Amino acid sequence: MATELTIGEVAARSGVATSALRFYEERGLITSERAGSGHRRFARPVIRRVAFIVFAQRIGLTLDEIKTELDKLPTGRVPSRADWAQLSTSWQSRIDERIAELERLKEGLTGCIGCGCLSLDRCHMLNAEDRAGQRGPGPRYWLGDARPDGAA
Amino acid sequence: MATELTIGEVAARSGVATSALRFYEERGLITSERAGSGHRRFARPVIRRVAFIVFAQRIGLTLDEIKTELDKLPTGRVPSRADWAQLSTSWQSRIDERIAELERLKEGLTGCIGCGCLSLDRCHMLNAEDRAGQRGPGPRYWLGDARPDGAA
DNA sequence: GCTTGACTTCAAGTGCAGTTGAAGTCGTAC
DNA sequence: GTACGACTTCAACTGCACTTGAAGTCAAGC
Repeated sequence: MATELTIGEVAARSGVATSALRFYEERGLITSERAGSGHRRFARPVIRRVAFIVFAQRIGLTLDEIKTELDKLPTGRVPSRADWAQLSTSWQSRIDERIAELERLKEGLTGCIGCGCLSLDRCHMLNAEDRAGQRGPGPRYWLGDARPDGAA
Repeated sequence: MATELTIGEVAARSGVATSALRFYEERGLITSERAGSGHRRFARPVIRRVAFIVFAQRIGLTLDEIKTELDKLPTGRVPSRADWAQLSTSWQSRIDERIAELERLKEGLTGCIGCGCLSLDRCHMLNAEDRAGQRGPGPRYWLGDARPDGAA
């Protein structure tokens, strides 16, 4: 097995479909060289990049956001342990925020929906800052977020 | 203000767009009567239903899953505090699982991606049982999930 | 030398959760 | 009596993250 990996090998090692890997490359999240045949050849560190992408998605980032993060890695050399650690650090707080929201939801579930308080005047259940709440349209504010008027 | 609410009133009180409310009705998550004019008239308890939908989405359920939950509520009478509480209970564990996954991700972020262990042989970072991992295609197993072969 | 499977590109399709727009009706306010 | 906003339906569009299919190339085994 060479130092270079085919797309099939990367797929097998990462559990990410080849179609997804091509898609990631097209979006600039990963890169590859080409063999004489025109086939992709991935450097081994791409595996860690793909792992990072998968992790980041589970945390709730979009591919665009993930690309922004990955662009912070040094180019021209293989990212070091420290490089990855630096990216990871900023995520800790992101995860903590999401956990905090879930804790609030958990409380609100019995304390708010389960009882009768849900008059929309009183509860600050949903975190307006969370990405999931800003991503795309849909239920945007419940309370705690800017509302067009003071109607309650 | 009557006991019945127009779609605009429900939207104002819930923060959910009228288009979304029509969509929810079409999908059977909420119901309405019609005024002589053909305009929708919502019973007040619909507000709590909509609140529930918003909560459930934040937790990560699809509208189909939410419908399944809502279908467990009694029909013919306004759901009681106890009815809501019963639904909510099953969610506590769901939230707990999601929190647990985030905790694992948090650890894995420094302990796994940050260091060099990410050889895909050793870490059981991603929860195979989580809905987000089963929803739609994409990165499905990393480790800990069934893989077609034993290749490492 | 030919089949088979892994690879290539490119366009179109999928699923979710809605939004947007067109064309029309309803009801209140002036 | 007419203007205006809130409502109606229906079809088509959006954004995200891919997948699928068609048509073709490449490389290895028999």
